[in-house]
Amino acid sequence: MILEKSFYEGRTESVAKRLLGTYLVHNSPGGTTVGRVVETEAYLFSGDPACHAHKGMTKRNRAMFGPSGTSYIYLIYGMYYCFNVVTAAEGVGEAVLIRALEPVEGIDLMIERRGGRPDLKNLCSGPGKLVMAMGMDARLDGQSLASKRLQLLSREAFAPRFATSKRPKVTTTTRIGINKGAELPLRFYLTGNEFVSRK
DNA sequence: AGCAAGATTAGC
DNA sequence: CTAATCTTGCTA
Repeated sequence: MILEKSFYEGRTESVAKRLLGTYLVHNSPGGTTVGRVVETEAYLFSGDPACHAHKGMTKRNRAMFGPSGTSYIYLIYGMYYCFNVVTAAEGVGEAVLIRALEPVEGIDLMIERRGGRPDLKNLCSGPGKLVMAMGMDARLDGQSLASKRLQLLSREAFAPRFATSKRPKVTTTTRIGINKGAELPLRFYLTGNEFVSRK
């Protein structure tokens, strides 16, 4: 099932944890790819200087102020894109960065898009890598995650083998690659998962 | 108008 | 460890 509005209710930190184990689906003209979310980071409007929305709305972060369940995609270092899920109500400005996926479907296509290296653990183990493997780009910025093109599905919807497991065990750490707000414990990943960007 | 920094990655 | 590469946002 596509995630409903109620899924995004609560603090963004909580939603960031809740997003672990959900499935991201991208239906592109080239084919469909699916990845299981295994690593996330929360970015808060208040008290978090690393958050793009921290100083208010700009041309780049406009999508962050959209309703929960909106995609926020931006260009980083002039050459990679990062994909976020807006997790707060419209006008608030908070999001969760998806940092790693476990490849589930369309793996051949992912390998092709990532330069042909058939290394599953290296396919989506980073925010830039997973956007590349999934075939996403800036055109998806601001789009709903309940659309034909792009969807976020519940844990139960995909792979029954995970449906029986209760709440997955989650490890909390500080976020990666930031200078401001680096001490905040806002990075979450499935404990022991092999597909995270970094342990 | 000019410039430094950035939620990264691949390659040496 | 560093280059690649470019947009944003701040300073002048």
